[in-house]
This record gives sequence, structure tokens and C-alpha cells, in this order.
Amino acid sequence: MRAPVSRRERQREATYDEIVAASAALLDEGEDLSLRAVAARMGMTAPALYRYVANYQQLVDLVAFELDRAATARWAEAAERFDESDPAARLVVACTRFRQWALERPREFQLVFANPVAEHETERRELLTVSTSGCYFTDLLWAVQERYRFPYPRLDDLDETVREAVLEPLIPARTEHIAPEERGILWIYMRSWSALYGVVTLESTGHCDPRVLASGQLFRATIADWIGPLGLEAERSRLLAIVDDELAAARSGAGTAG
Amino acid sequence: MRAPVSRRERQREATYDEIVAASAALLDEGEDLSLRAVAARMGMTAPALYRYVANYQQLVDLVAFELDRAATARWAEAAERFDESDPAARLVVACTRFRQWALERPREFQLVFANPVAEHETERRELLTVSTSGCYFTDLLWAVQERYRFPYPRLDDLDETVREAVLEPLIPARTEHIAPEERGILWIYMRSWSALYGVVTLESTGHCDPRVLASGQLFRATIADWIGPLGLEAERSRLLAIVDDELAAARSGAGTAG
DNA sequence: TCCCGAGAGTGAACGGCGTTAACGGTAAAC
DNA sequence: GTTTACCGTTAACGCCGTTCACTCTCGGGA
Repeated sequence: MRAPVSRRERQREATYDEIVAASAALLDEGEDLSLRAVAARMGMTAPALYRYVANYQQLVDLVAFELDRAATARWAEAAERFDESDPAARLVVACTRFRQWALERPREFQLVFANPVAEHETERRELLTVSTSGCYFTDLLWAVQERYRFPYPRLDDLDETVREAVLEPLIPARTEHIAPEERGILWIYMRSWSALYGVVTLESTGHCDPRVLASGQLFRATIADWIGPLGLEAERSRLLAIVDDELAAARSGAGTAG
Repeated sequence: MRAPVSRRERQREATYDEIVAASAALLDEGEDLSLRAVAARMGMTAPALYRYVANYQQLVDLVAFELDRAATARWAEAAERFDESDPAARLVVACTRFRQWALERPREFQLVFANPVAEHETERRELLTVSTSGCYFTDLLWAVQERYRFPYPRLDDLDETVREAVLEPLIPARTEHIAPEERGILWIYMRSWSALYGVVTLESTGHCDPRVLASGQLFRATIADWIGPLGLEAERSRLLAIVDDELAAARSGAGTAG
């Protein structure tokens, strides 16, 4: 099934990688992401980039997708210090790393997660469903459900519109393995994502007291609120200890890992 | 105590108003906010605006502040269909209107609430504490507390950093009337603001299923989660009915009021 | 092997942006 | 009535996204 890669196609692919790398470097150094700057860093002129992206927004989408992928890989790696059989621990580690990333790299976070999705743009709308981080988190939630059997609404209990939405979902989640009558769990996906996204966005954009932000207590409290609904009450103290660990580690070794 | 307003000062004040008006008109028509466009709309050239704002960011801050004030006035007016003695009803109306505003005017919402606050900029940091909407919501929460006496943490129960933060708060809230030993209620202010901000930002930026967004169920569920903690359990069905009313009204008469 | 054409990249240009500098006019202040 | 502080101008700089016309260079088919 390997695509017949001609030499040209390989070169083109390499250029895409270079575009992403140059963009990431730019953001890393606090510069603005711009077609001209990316091109210059690659030793090209700006119009040449139009062979690869149709416009600036597409560059942003491309970079956002790859940043999301790279960041998710890091949380996933961090989460692997707990075994696959302990999805709850993995989940709280991933959430905390997600927050930490959003705080350390607010510009990248803004790019990936505050990037508004306009109504009509079908292309970008579909991008919604391929977010790597989204799939990672929902897969973890699924694993938690398999292990702890937390309750989720039956289809009948859902609002009609929501029922349609969970039956034919447009969110970044693998759903093939979920029987239609069990799709109520997607409602938990959405609600918990909303909670996580909310507190992290608030903190990342700095719209709260800086001391509270530094303490991590707002985030911690939000996680704590979700321990019960996810059937993890028996694990509460252990999970919160993990969160505290991660927060403390981040405070002491801020900026250790690239 | 009225400042000695000279003719010049009055004229200057009027120009500020015109700047805000022109900016609002610009955003209203879907145009981008820019110094040049604002100036042109006022029959001026861009450099002239530098007599009034030091740079582009200051223009944004100025406009954001006024947009926030105007929007808050509208929610407050809508909330007044319930009497002052019914702060819970006022609160849910205001929250729902806040959400509706964020959905109808995502650009303005982004300007006011997603506008990142950098660490070092003391000026803008202080702006945090003068958000009209912030004060309005916290005042409502205070009224709810006075009437329903919901529980809030004692100072001893708070994390040390958080305790410092509530004792010398940097959030948009009137706090003079709150005794230091009762400042634990500020933690409720922050947490509920986080929840409201979170779900509204998620919906406003479109990072969720459009059908779920249209249904308003994600928002409704978030409100429902806070009914208990705010001591309003006895009022649950009435309050949710109010939310549903507001949501339905917004759906049918979308864009009725300017 | 030769040749053609597709694709990659260039330079020049347009209109827009924030911002600075040097310069006038005008109305308030003394 | 003179001075001066303030408001606004024009011109320019260096960015930006984007388009257009053009060249060059390989890759692939004859």
C-alpha cells in the first residue's frame, strides 16, 4: 500500500518537513509566524511557499497540526511512566503535561487551540476531527471507562441534537469501536474536554491571578472535580498526589526538557 | 470633585469616544481592527491616533474595555427582568446572555477575553482588575451568597498561595465589603469564573461539534453543575427553565437586539 | 538519447499594516 | 498679543500576504 514515491515526491515531502521545522523554530524564538520569515529561514522567497500552501491560514493549520502531534507525543511519553493497565494515572499525567505545555508555550497553544474555526470552512472544520491530542485524551477516557465502568448517559437521556451528534460524531476521537447504543460516553468526552480546555485556556491566556496560576490550584481543583464522575473516587488521593508531583516537578525543573 | 474640564479636555474626551465608536463599527461590519482603518473612518490619518494611544495594543485594550462595559450593560439590563431579590435568576440570565454574546460576536469576545496578558506588562495586568463584566458577575455571586448562604472554604482550608491571593486580590471584583476572614468566597468567584469562561471560550472559538454548540447543552450542563455548589439546589428546575428560555429566545430571535 | 513539460523557485509589484520623524496650523494660556 | 502646547498632516521605513510573469532544472516518455 506504500505510495509510489518518486524522487520529486520525496523532495516535496522533505520540504514540507522543513517548513514545519522552520515554523517551529520561529515560534520557539518568540518570533511571529509569517510566510516571509519561514521562507527566509529556509533560504527561499515567500512566493515559493505558495507551491506548498494555498495561503497563510493553511500554513497555520499545517503547523498547528504538527505542533499538536509533537506535543501529544511528549505527554504520551510522560504518561507511560504508568502502565497501560493504569489509565487513570496516565490520564492525570497527560492532563497536567498538557497544562504545563500551554503555560510554557502560550503562543503555540493559542495557535493550536484558540485558532477560531469559522462556520463555513468545511476544510478546517474537518481538521477538528483529526486532532492528535483529542484522540489521545478520548482514548485514555475510553480505557478508564473499560477499567472503572463509570456511568454515562443512555442515548434516551440525551438531548435530541446531542444524540445525533454522538451518533455521527465530528470530534477528534476514535469511535468505530464504540457501539451506537453506547455512544452516550461521547458526551462525557465532550464535557470533560470542555472542562480541561476551559481551565487551561484561562490559565494560558493569563486571565486570572498570577499567584493562583503559579500555584496550579485552579487546575488541580478542576481535575479533582472530575475524579468522581469518572468513577475514580477510590483513587482520589493517589491521583491527586500524581498531579501534585507533576506540578512540583514542573515548578522546579521549568524548561528542562526541550 | 468634578475635574476642571477645559474645552480642550472635552474635545479630547470626545475624540476618545469617537475612536471607540469607530472601532466598534469596524468590528461590527466584520472588518479588522487597525489603526489605519479607525483613523480613516474618523477622517483622520493613522499617525494622528498616536496622540491618543501609544501603540496598537493600547487601542485594543481601550476598545476591549469599552466593549466589555457595553456588553455587560446589556446582560445587566436583561437580568433585570428578575428582581434584585432574586440574584440566582439574574445570575443565570447574565451567564446565558454572556454566552450568547460570545457566540454572536466571536471577534469581540476574542478581543476582550482571549487577549493574552503577558507577565511583565504591569499596565495591562492591572487592567485585569477593572473588567466590568468580572465585577458584575462577582457582585451577583455575592448577592447569591447573601441570600442562599452557600458554603465556601475557610482561609485555613486554602492552599497557601491561594490564601495570599484572596487576601490581596488581583481579580475584577469589589472586595472592600468582604471581611478578610471571609475571603474564601473569592475562591468560589475564581472557580466559577473559570468554568463559565471555559465553556464559553470553547463554544465561541468553535472547538466543538457545531450541533452540540447550537443545542446549548454543553453550556447548560456546565451551569447545572454549579447550581449545587452555589446552594441553589432547591431552585434547580426553575433556574434551568430560565436558561432554556433564554436559549430558546436566542435561537428564535437571533440578532434581534443590536 | 533527446526533448518536452511540469514543477520549483525568482523578482517585481500591489495594497495593507504599525510606527517614526519632521513639519504646519490653530487655539488655549499667559 | 505673543507664545506655546497640542492636534493633525505628509513622507517614509520595514514589515506583511498575495499575485503575476518569468526562468531554470530535472524527471519521465519517445
